[in-house]
Amino acid sequence: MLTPINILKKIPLFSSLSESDQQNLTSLLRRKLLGKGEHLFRQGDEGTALYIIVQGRIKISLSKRADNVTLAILGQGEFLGEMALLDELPRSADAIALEETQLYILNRKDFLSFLAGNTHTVYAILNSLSRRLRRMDDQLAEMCFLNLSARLAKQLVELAETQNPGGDPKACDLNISQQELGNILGASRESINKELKILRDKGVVETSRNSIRILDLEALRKRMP
Amino acid sequence: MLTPINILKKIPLFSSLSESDQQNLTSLLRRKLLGKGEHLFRQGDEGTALYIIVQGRIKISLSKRADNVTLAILGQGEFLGEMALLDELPRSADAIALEETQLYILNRKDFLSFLAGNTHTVYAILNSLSRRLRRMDDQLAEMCFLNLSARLAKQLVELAETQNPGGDPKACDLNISQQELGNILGASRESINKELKILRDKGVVETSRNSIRILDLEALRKRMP
DNA sequence: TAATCTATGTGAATTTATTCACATTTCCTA
DNA sequence: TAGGAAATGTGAATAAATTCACATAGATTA
Repeated sequence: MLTPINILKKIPLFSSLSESDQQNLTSLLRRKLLGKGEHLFRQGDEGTALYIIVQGRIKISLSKRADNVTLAILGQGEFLGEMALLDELPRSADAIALEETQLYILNRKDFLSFLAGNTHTVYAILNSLSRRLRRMDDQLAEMCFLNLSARLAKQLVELAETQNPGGDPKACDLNISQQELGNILGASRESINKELKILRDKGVVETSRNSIRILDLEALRKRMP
Repeated sequence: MLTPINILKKIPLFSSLSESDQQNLTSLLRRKLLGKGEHLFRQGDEGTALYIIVQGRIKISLSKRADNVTLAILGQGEFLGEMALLDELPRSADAIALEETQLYILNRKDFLSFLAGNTHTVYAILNSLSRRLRRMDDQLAEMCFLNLSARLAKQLVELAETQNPGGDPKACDLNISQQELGNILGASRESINKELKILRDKGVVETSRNSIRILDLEALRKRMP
């Protein structure tokens, strides 16, 4: 069930909180609905809230660049805008709903006053941010030193795991266009297509419009060193 | 003068503390000296301390990879190992002294007990981590979408600005080898050399052993879109 | 349902960066 | 100060990915 408290438990930033802290935090949440293609916020906007995705998908992108860079596509249980809670800087990217999306909102003020009474939460957050920094160090190194074939394999595995947390080894459909994959991986649409052809010829994936079906997740794992 | 308190004032994480808080923190610091080439810590080590660089330079790198990736080169007034204070995970990279280096050490236990009495410091840290995350988002996008020429220009400008905070428009020497620049930018030593030749031919830089002299910072800025 | 739009598939030419193979230069030290 | 190690400089061959130029397929709507 997607109760607020169950949503909180899935968020690394909050999952280590005690049950009662989670209940308190839950009482501060408000709801919001977004239609497909609607902006949640734009680069440069003042940011004063954290959003938690209850249902649907949000794309984080830098549209100001000539190349349209996609930083992330977030789904159910993931959250965004958390940096606005921790510093006073404007939004560093755009956030757009890829489909009809339902969110919880947590305001900066509410969050900070919650923090003031929860030392434990503060340490949980420091811990969580620290892990994210470690992870980004890794990602940076990978972007830099892996070729497209390896990066694509890695991205597909990652998408499969987030869309299919059970770790089901069976077939799994990813709802993403080849253009979007290119935006995420910093590659052209055509290059993505050519890499997918190689995977298709080996029977690792099947492709169709706006969708990639993963047939052999293990084979993908072997391609990401 | 490089007294402990003057060092603290230069660190974004601590510069906003009151004079008395800075004095308290200073009393927790110990000294350490490292010779050129000496390891401060290695990937996988248990991490229990934060280090502040008083004098010298420390390289953070991932030597386990086939390609030797350099994540950062830190200098006077910068700090490292802070993630070990915030989570319990082992060191995620190697830290090596590039030259004779003098450090202050702040132990995890001491730091955490200091934090317990300094809410203000906690927020300063959250703020600082948040900014670093934003910066890494940018870096990731750049790595991905800028070509070597632009990335090199950007890196040179960045190095010039950190080594020369006054923003002096005059000539500026960077003490770094071409191999090291390659490790930072995810490029081969030869490619760096060829890009530098282009800049040299245009009179933008001069090169010599372990050193790049920037003659025209503005020209570099124009090359990084 | 025909027209249109969006997404995918593919080959050829081109660009970008790497690898390889040496020559040269600079620094350090035995 | 002679000899070796480390860093730089450069050309040629190779590999990786992009760009360009279409063809085809699937969805949407007028």
